[in-house]
Amino acid sequence: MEEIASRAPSIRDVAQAAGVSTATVSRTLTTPDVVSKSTREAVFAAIEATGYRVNLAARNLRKRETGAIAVLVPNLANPFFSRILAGIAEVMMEAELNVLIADTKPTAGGEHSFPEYVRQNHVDGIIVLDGKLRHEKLLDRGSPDIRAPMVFACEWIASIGRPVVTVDNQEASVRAVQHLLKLGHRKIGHICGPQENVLSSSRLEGALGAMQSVGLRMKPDWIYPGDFSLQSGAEAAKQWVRSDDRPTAVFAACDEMALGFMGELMRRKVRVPRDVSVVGFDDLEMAAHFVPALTTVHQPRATMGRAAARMLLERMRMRPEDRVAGPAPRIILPVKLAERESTAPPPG
Amino acid sequence: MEEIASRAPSIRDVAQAAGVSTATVSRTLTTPDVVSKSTREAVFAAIEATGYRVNLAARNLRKRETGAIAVLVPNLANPFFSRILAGIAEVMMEAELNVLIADTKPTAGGEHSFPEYVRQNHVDGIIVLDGKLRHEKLLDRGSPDIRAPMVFACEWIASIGRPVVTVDNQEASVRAVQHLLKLGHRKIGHICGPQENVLSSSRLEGALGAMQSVGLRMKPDWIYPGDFSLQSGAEAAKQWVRSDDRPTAVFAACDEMALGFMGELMRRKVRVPRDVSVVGFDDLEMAAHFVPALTTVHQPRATMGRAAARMLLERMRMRPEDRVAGPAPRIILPVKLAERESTAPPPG
DNA sequence: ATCCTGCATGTAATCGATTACAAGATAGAA
DNA sequence: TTCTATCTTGTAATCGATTACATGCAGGAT
Repeated sequence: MEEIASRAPSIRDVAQAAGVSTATVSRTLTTPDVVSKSTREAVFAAIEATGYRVNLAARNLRKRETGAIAVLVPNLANPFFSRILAGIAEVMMEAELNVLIADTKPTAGGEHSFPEYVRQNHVDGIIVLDGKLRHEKLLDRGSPDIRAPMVFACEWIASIGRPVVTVDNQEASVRAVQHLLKLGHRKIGHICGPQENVLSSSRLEGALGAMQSVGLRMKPDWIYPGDFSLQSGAEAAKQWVRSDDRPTAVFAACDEMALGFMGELMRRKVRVPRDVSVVGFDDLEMAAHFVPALTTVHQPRATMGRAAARMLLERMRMRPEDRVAGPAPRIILPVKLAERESTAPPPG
Repeated sequence: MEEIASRAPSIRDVAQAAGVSTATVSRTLTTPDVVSKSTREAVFAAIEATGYRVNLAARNLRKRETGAIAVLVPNLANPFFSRILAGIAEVMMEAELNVLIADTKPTAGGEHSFPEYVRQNHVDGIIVLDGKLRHEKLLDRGSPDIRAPMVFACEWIASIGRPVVTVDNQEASVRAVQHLLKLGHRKIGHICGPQENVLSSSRLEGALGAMQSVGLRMKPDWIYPGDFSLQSGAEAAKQWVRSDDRPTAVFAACDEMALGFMGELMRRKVRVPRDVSVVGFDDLEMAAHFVPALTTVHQPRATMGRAAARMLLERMRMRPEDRVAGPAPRIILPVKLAERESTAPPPG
């Protein structure tokens, strides 16, 4: 017996059905304690009867809010980000904010795509997981005081002073390399992340630093280029195989590359960890299921997402002028090394 | 020299700056051809000068639209969905619609979460990738004619007559099993997807049917329960190892389970494909990089996402009364079997 | 000169919810 | 009884953009 309505019921329909004014209906919804019990019940009954749903566009227009936050992800296809997103979504759902997810992966044109709703301030806040976006794009969003607050997570852009939630990439890399050193490796290589990425450089620096502090150097040949993809890990493996003077252990800047590296090696009958040890970074689900299971730096991905979300909520509650005052906060989450089967003492 | 404004510039500010009415500004933005060249230029200059951005809440309120569509994903952490999302995002960005992504994975409470913005008709359309949602939730969104159109992709709910974009899961499974039969396998097992899932049942049926059509049966012991996770694939492997009468080939309902299965087997010194052949379903990136590379049914994921998005756009343009008339369209995309290293003739 | 046509623009109503302010009702105090 | 305090409710302005309708003007036809 569903009634056919030409348009969705509005607050006026509810008001009429309950025999009150629209103001009372609105108050019943937003501040129930200021209306009398009897009217409250009448209004709720009318809402039930009419099937009324608040029109968010109208509410947002009036309240000068949008009720949504945006998350900019460098590459949705990379499983690394999904857990972080889940953490963000969890917190934001509780705060009754919608989450818009945008993949900023460069399109055919080569330019990083950038949704209009971010540029046009159509969100109340922004979480950026992409450290490669162009500065202007992120900052060209009107004058600072009407700009939606922004926080970085995982990656960040050093020249933009905004809060960051991340792990100590350098320290984590030091620990990964120290693990290899402790096993007796002296010839250690590194598969890098994409250039001009803060993660790539700090992980490389950490690795180099750990070597240096025990008086070792990393041969330039052992520093393989990469872009965080399985494919680039496989490329590094081909390069490793071709070489005369091979590292006995390789630390990859992410698990995907580590897995791609191991896969290609094993396909060429190189055994891990007997012939070469491999350490990754991230601890994807797959890392523990691969054979051999990958020794890797565990990142608390869901925790990072939740922390970034909470940080953003806090910034959204601040007055705009307070946001720019003082240094941007920085949350560094702890990491641990998950020691599994892909590392062992060097051969010979 | 950025000017400090207490609020974002509105269309009135632009109108004032350009010396025209708000109507003219609006027309310049939406139908530039009806305003004269000179005013058009003046308005654009004023927009530039004021840093004006359309207020979407106001526009949507007036136009009775929301400018967004929602995608309901069963589990964002599963890499299978990311490519589909990328396909959807690509088409929707072109159509200037925002994409809201919601993970419907059951929360601690056990109930599938369901964002308010879907329930409350705060989107112009919905793409559902989750076939396990409760019917009422999807349909309890007001009377049919004011309801946002909905299409299913990949998974669907048989009792809800809405357009579907998918592959022929049954046929694909038949082909996967035929491949094993052709190699000489007679004892073939299957790792199932979660119960009460259309994909699980049609893939199982396809497998059983292929066996049956050559006069073979699948022993109940060879039908392993699963839930599309790596872990459940590993569990199946433990079961396989324990058994006396083992299948010589196993067809898994998804790649994650196939990889989890192979990983656990190899960890127990069972060799793939020498001791047992494995076929997956989906063709994740990882499938080709695993060792051995996984033979699997390739799903055109990005294509599926794009097709679903275009289908939804089409439905959004239809008049509501036309949407309910006639049967819901159904797009079946072709699949192909990617034959790789995880399958070989049975041992002995 | 007069009228008509068509283009460019302005006026003002509208979308649906929120909220400052006013006003009415009720109860208790003096 | 009268006045005040408190609680509840209604009136109407407002948020910012869109658009139906009205108006004004230029140029051509008669």
